[in-house]
Amino acid sequence: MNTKVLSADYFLQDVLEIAPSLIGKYLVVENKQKSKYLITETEAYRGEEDLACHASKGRTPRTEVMYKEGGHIYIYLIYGMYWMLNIVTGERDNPQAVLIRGIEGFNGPGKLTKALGIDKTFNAKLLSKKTGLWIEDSGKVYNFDSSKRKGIDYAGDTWKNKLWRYTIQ
DNA sequence: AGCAAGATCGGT
DNA sequence: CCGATCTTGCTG
Repeated sequence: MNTKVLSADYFLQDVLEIAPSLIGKYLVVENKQKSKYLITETEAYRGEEDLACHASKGRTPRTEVMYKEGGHIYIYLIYGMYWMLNIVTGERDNPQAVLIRGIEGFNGPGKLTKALGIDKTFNAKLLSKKTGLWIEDSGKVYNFDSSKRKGIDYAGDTWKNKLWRYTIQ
């Protein structure tokens, strides 16, 4: 298979470019062995003005990593049980991230992290082979659909209605 | 120090 | 629809 590791600077683009572009790319995890999973669902969270984005609270210990430059990993625990895997995007001091919501074989952001053994230890690290987590371009092009982001009813009409969830066709 | 809510999921 | 389960940020 003809794949190419995405360099960290790929993720310096805006999250609204990156989030849909990750559909059909590979999430690669290497512990003892290397596993590749096709990314099937993502969501964009964009800036302090986006009331669904954690950065809407400004800089806090938890959101600090979103202010780093694209290519960093943002992990947090939700409902006391599930680790959420996000990739920080955009320039430094421009808080954005893509939530990886689904991969082939595992639908749901909480299920995929559990299956891959991804937890808090990856937080604030860079996507890289050294970290053991990175993304590869499959070289193929996939069509995707856009829809409303899930689980953010608290964010208000403007933000909860953004079509920033991307799913593979 | 205490509290309410949460980018979820699986079972009723 | 509801509970599990615990971190986080806000309030006082």
